Amino acid sequence: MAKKKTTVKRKAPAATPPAIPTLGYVILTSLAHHPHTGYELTQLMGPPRNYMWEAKHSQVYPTLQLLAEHGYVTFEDIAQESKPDKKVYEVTERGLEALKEWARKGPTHVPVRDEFSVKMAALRLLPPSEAVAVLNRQIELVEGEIAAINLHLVDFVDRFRLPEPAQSNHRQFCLLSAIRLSRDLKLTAMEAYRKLAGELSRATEPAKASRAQSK
Amino acid sequence: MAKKKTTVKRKAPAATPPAIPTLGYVILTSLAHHPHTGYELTQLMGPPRNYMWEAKHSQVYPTLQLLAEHGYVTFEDIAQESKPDKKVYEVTERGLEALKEWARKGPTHVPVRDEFSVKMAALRLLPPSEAVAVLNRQIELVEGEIAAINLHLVDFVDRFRLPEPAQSNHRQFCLLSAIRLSRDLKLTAMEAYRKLAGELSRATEPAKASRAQSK
DNA sequence: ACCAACATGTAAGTGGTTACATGATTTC
DNA sequence: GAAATCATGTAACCACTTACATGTTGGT
Repeated sequence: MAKKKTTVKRKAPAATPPAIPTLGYVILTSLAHHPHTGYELTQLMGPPRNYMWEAKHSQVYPTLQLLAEHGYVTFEDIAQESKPDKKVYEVTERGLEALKEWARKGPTHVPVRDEFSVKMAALRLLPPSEAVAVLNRQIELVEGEIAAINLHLVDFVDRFRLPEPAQSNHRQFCLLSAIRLSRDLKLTAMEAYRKLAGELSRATEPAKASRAQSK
Repeated sequence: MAKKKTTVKRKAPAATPPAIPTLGYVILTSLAHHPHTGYELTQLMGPPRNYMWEAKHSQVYPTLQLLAEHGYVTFEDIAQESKPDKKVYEVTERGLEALKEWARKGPTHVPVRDEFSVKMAALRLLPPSEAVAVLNRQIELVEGEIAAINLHLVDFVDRFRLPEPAQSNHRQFCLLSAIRLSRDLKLTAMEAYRKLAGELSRATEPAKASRAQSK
């Protein structure tokens, strides 16, 4: 019957430092660049600018509250005329330290969960012409996203290449590289979609051609 | 004050067809290829073979139950000597239909949530030497993953290039493309990490060099 | 004696989405 | 007068992780 060690000890109080979810670090990374409101952060993490991490406002606001409770950020209430009031958040020293610590420790496992790749594998069950149609629709979608990122990149490069003395420039490389990477990942995916669409078309068109002859 | 339409109507019974979560379609895609046990599916979705979608056994088993309840899969209990009993799952006609329908409809939004890309952006806060160290550790990790996928790809290509009459071959292209894509995405990421590490090194080494001169 | 592989589950908790809720101001 | 932008929140639910739980066989 065995020992049945149903101890249910689970989770020592552990006090502080309290765990920050990844979204918290995403927010801290943005705030380390510049103070923002929850609304602005939500926009940075929603289409079309969700390059590295996306989130809805309903997740952003509570996370900001959590960060504030633990002293990682502070905020200031700003009353505005002709617009609703807002809270502008800023990183604290403590928040910066936590962010740096997080950045240092690794390696970082990025869970793979790509619905369209699964769909690609499933496309073998459809007639090739339908599969090609699905791929083409996806290509269109990704093309648009890539175009948007490219626009933003042009903007970005312009803004920081002009006034800076090469020294402080290299600090921006990190963000620039991350944005470029998000674009390149989409490009890689798009090429794969194109290639598969091409192969599936080539596999069917000869058949069509011979049927056309017998007609 | 306002109208306060706190109706709380929420969710008509809607009867069937019941919603399948994405993991359900992932499982159906695997089963459409070949019958599997929950244990095998878990291995297909865990390291080192989590190419498109990863999941733990604690999520796989309940999802299989759900699929079975709704008639998308059936299973057979297999008693084994010298090993625990197991349940081998198979897709039903209904499951295949649902899978095809899912594959057809799109486009598919793939949420972007790449923790390491965020970290890349945050690396600007660290001294370049530390940032390079973080990047190098990540590069090592991804290199290993890529090597593993390449091994699998060699295997895969061998197996289906030999016995097939070119006709049925092209059905495998879809799966093959998806696996290749997962590798290429990792390659793209790795290149970006390498490039940034290079740039950060170049930005610091001149400084080191000039300090070495004055020494 | 211990660990790895085989095999299947459940419970508790966190992370994330969708929908509910409110309200001012500007633009069509 | 309708929709879009600015602005902030909460509630319910679904997806996913971590930990609990159990048991067999075979290798070191």
